[in-house]
Amino acid sequence: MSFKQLLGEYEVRLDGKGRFRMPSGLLTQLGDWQRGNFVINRGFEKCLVLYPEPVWNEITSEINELNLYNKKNRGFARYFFRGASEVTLDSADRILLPKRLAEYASIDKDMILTAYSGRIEMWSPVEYDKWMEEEPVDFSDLADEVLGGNKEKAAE
Amino acid sequence: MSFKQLLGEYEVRLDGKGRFRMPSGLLTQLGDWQRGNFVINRGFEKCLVLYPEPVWNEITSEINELNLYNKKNRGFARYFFRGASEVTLDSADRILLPKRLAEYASIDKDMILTAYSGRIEMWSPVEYDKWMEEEPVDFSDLADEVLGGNKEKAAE
DNA sequence: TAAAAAAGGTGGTAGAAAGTGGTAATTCGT
DNA sequence: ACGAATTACCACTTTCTACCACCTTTTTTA
Repeated sequence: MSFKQLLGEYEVRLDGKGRFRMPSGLLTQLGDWQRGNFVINRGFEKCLVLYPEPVWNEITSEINELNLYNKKNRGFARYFFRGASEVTLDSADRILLPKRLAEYASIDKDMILTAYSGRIEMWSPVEYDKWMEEEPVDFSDLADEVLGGNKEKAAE
Repeated sequence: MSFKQLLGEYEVRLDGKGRFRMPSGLLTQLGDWQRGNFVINRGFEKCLVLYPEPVWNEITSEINELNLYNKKNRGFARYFFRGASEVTLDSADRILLPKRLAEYASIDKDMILTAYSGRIEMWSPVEYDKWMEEEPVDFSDLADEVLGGNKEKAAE
């Protein structure tokens, strides 16, 4: 991968046409990949996720292996790919959010970007706060499992 | 690791742009790492935590292994990484606090730095005092639980 | 069905805001 | 009082925002 693990939380604003400018902090981290392709998709939670193409390919390789004659598999694949779109940065480092996706995530004028594990999640500020204000129910258990050396229990 | 375990409590002041100068006491302890990268993140309490990059990498290496198709894992990773950003000292040994993080910790003009276990916690003076005063737990009992070999109660 | 109108998308830019770098002035400890 | 450390500024650069102009596609209407 030509870019390092992405990090950071940014607040951006959409223009009248639903575009946002990629914050320079992320541009720097993306490095050469700035001019490459991205895939934007609905997240499992009420957010959108932006993947640099190589990350997307890695993530979806497993899904693409699934046997689609299996009904469950087919359902999952369809659910996962619903609305995934390829996007690129324009000459002013902007991305146009597909309308239906923005609506799905209740993103209107302001948006929070939060990057981790090679991906960029996009949230409406309201939804983001909702998620972040309360720590996950079993957070301390998980922290113990993941960080406390209690390996067996952590789902890997 | 090229720096010794960090120690000390410092009060610093932010300039108009939200920057603070790393106290010389910490600079000395950081040694060669002064010119390296740091990661700043929200802490579990209402504070921020600054990690020298090697420390951060060690902590996050396990998190980056998690399977993010697992809902619990995803919640944990997102919560853990919320806002983590890479920062460096500028030529005058200053660090610019990301705005959203400063707000999270109610850090405005003054800030307390407290170092231990290879990391530096950053507190608003008000929150810091609150946390230190309210200490309802009998410290010696806690010490016993954590360090006294009374394992059953410690990991909670 | 064609013309007109509206909506959606692309590209660019000026002014404002935020970030960066430097340094003079002040404080602090010895 | 002196040097080191810290704080408070100022000047400059980059980034961000809010537009406008134009092109393309879709919808409406005569």
